[in-house]
Amino acid sequence: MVARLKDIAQDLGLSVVTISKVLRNHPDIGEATRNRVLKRMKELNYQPNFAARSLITGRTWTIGLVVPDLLHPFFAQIAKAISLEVRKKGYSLFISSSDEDPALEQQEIAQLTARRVDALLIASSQLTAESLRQIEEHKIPCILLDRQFRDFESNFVGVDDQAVGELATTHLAEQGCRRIAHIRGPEVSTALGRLDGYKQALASRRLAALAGHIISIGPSGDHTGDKAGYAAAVKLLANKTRPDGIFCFNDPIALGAMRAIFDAGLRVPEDIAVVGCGNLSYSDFLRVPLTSVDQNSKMIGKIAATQAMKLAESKTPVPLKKALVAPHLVVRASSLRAGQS
Amino acid sequence: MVARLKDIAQDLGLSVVTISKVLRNHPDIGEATRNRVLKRMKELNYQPNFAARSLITGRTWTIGLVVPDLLHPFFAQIAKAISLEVRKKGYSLFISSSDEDPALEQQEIAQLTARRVDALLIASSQLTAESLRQIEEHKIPCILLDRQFRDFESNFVGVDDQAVGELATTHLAEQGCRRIAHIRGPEVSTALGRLDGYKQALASRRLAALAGHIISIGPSGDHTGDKAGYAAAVKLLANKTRPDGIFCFNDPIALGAMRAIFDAGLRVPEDIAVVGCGNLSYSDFLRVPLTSVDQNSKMIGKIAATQAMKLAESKTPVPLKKALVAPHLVVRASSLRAGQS
DNA sequence: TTGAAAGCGCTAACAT
DNA sequence: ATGTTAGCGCTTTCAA
Repeated sequence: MVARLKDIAQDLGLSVVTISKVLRNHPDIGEATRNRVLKRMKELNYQPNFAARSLITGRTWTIGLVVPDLLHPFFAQIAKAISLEVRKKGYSLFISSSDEDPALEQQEIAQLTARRVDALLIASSQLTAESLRQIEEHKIPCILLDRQFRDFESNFVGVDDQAVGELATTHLAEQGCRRIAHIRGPEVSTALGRLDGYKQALASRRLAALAGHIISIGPSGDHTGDKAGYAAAVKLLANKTRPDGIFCFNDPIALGAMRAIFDAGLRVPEDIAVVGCGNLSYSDFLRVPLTSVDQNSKMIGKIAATQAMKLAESKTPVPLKKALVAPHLVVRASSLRAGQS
Repeated sequence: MVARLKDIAQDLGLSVVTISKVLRNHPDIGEATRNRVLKRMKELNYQPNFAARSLITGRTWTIGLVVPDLLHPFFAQIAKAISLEVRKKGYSLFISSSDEDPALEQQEIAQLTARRVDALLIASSQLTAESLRQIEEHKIPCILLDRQFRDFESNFVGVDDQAVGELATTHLAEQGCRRIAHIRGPEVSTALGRLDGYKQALASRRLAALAGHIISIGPSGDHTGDKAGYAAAVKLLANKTRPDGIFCFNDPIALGAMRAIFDAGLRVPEDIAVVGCGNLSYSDFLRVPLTSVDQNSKMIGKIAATQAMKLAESKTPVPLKKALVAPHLVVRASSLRAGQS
């Protein structure tokens, strides 16, 4: 049988309230009684009933996290960082993998709001923010991760995508590339930000993207990225002026692009330098190790977790806040051709 | 304000009980009333309060999952599969990444039992089963994933590790390898099973491991595997009789081993064929694509989830059950040297 | 077919 | 410093 406050109270000839107060470190309890109670709690291995507590306090000490794909290292890293962070303060973490499916995602959000999580963290795979608006009705604090929406003001934690684009493109330029192409992602904030950074970096060096040197992959997310990257690179290589550097929206795309380059009988980085984004594990072991922009996903998770708990614990509404994490470049062989030009 | 049963009851001039019965599809409610109630529920976007419900029924409709490292693709895949599976029946999933730390793991288990999860899934990083015994006191059904313990009878879902070892070793033998080495993992069931399979496969071909051809990596888990694999392979290469094939406990180790082989000026697979385990994503893009045993982690997750929900829903104790999932070999360049011998 | 009463385990406000 | 009362939102049992 699981012990309840009532059991301890009866055992010790005290009232339930006294035990409850000891449990919550209420100050006005005598030293002697407190010790007796604590001792008995230990003996019975007492564990408070969260359901009963939540019913009164309205707090569940849970946080919800919805990601498009838990298998993706970027989201896995974020989830892991959040898990480690919230545990410190006694929160438990609901995690849901929405399988890149907007309808599923919406269903999961509904489920988590029904569970009255104290805060909700969402890396959304929605195209619009419509379904996110409903969260506001529940008055549950919500933080968007990685991807934002134009028409939806919200808390946000993610990498500075414009900086990602600038970092990658500037690096390629510094390696002597003059015809830098970009394989861009779908119409979402991350892809738009990186595209923007790419253009900025080119402009600040009085360069510009040549015709046909910005290629869009389909609406597919990340996971089939290598195939999309292959196809995109094939198109790029068909151009009259062949690029000498490619900044890819993410690493899977970059891997696919590299394969296309190899298949065309060209070399990386000598003929074409390649930079990805995501800093995939084991990049070191690739056929040609891939230079990549690291999104600092651990930091994203940590900041998001901290912010979520802060929101959960605030009595009054907190003004919206956006946290942009700085990316950094991890240089490997796929872009290293200093000395050429 | 969030709607409660009481609100609906008042609006419609009915009692709370009636509304509650409609909510749970209780049969003895008139068709007319039922429809009125359902309509009002829709209008108010009613969502039952899980805490209140749990307090009475004792069920939380939650499942807990503890893994050593959510970033590891093997566990990420399992977690994802479980997430997708339990959602179908309305469960929510607590996931906790224990960071390979037994103390942390124990703490997380305590937290989840305190939350009265309906079932607990654990991929344990403990060395002994001591801390798992306490779970039994809570009468919470528990399933171990991936790794078992000698002295602890439990439900279990994982790959057939002996088959893993046999599959890999037999394949190497069939590729013409005669001096097959093994870089084995730590003293846990998975490593022991694979070692066993390795020996079995050798024995059934009247082969045996040569002296110094079974190397143990440290107690480190998976994540620093590449470094450990490098070191182990260096030792292997220092042997008088050089192996011509290596079965590695997992993929990171195999990657490290391959690097050591390259650094020694040797070729994979011509000089030494290599097989790993785990079937890492992007294995296709490696310097030499890695042959690997796939553990069918998706299936492990799916079976575990199904079994967990069955246990959660059973009124009476269910006999312990072990499910061994069949592995399969994914052949790539690192072991393909048919025609040699 | 509907509803009244009781209570799940706990906390908040108010006595004493 | 300790206890009494009330009630969170819901389900269970039993009566009407």
